[in-house]
Amino acid sequence: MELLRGNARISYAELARQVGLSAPAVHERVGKLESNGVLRGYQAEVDPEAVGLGVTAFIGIVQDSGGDTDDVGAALREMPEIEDCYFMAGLESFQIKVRVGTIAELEQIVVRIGRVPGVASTRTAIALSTKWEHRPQPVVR
Amino acid sequence: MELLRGNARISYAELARQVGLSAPAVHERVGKLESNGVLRGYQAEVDPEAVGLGVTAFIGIVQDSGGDTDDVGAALREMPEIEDCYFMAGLESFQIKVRVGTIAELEQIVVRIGRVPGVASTRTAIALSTKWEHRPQPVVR
DNA sequence: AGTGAAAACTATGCTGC
DNA sequence: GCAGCATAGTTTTCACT
Repeated sequence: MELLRGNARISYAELARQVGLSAPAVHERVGKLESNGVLRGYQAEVDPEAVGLGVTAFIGIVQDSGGDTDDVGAALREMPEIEDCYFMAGLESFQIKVRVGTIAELEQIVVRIGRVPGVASTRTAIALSTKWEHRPQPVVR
Repeated sequence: MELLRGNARISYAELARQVGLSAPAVHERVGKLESNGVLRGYQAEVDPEAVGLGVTAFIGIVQDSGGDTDDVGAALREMPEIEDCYFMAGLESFQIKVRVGTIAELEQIVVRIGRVPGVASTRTAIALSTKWEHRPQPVVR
């Protein structure tokens, strides 16, 4: 039912009209989805270029054989430039997406990650353009 | 000022209290950011696992030498499983993130992409877990 | 799970600083 | 660019089914 949440910040009253229920009913259902954890929260989508973050890059991180995954993960969590962080199958244990203003800043981040204890090597790939991002999936269930 | 938009769906009145302005002032400023394109929209954050999309994978796509980038991009846009799509520097022209329910579905997608005219090869990496995603950056300006 | 009514609160247009 | 005010619309609680 809440496929309609590709656009948060619509009123419960408007939602109610679109799904053919009363506003309190929608309110209750959304409340349940929130406490279920199905709806995690609501985010404003900011244009990264408009706030001086025109450079997007992906970095794959290889750990050294003795490295502790949790330690590396914790070190990465301290870096605010990392928008997404995944623990991966394969040689590269982590894959992250970073957003910065300049290539020089990207270089600093790559160097900083390379110095994290437990990191053996990194591989950086730069996005030339974003075709799309965060496209909502048609929810089936 | 709008660092506070890690949580959309808060009222203008509440925002106004938090930033020490009147509600109409906040309304006006947000309206400007929206028409500027700085604020692109508002999204509800849905837990992918909760809606049967427990498998996240990244796919790098190599084009063949005669391939047309726009054609490949258009073909990818038709696949709703692709949540993010970037045009990249390097051997792999595109990098995409897909979200599916099962590994079998992932296989189908990889096969389908491999058959797109202009695609030479693909490389798939599977996420074992998501450490975090869409973490909002502290906006400076 | 849903409805309708009611009270409190919010959005938003306007006027003036 | 912001505040104050006014009104229409919205949120949220509650009793009822």
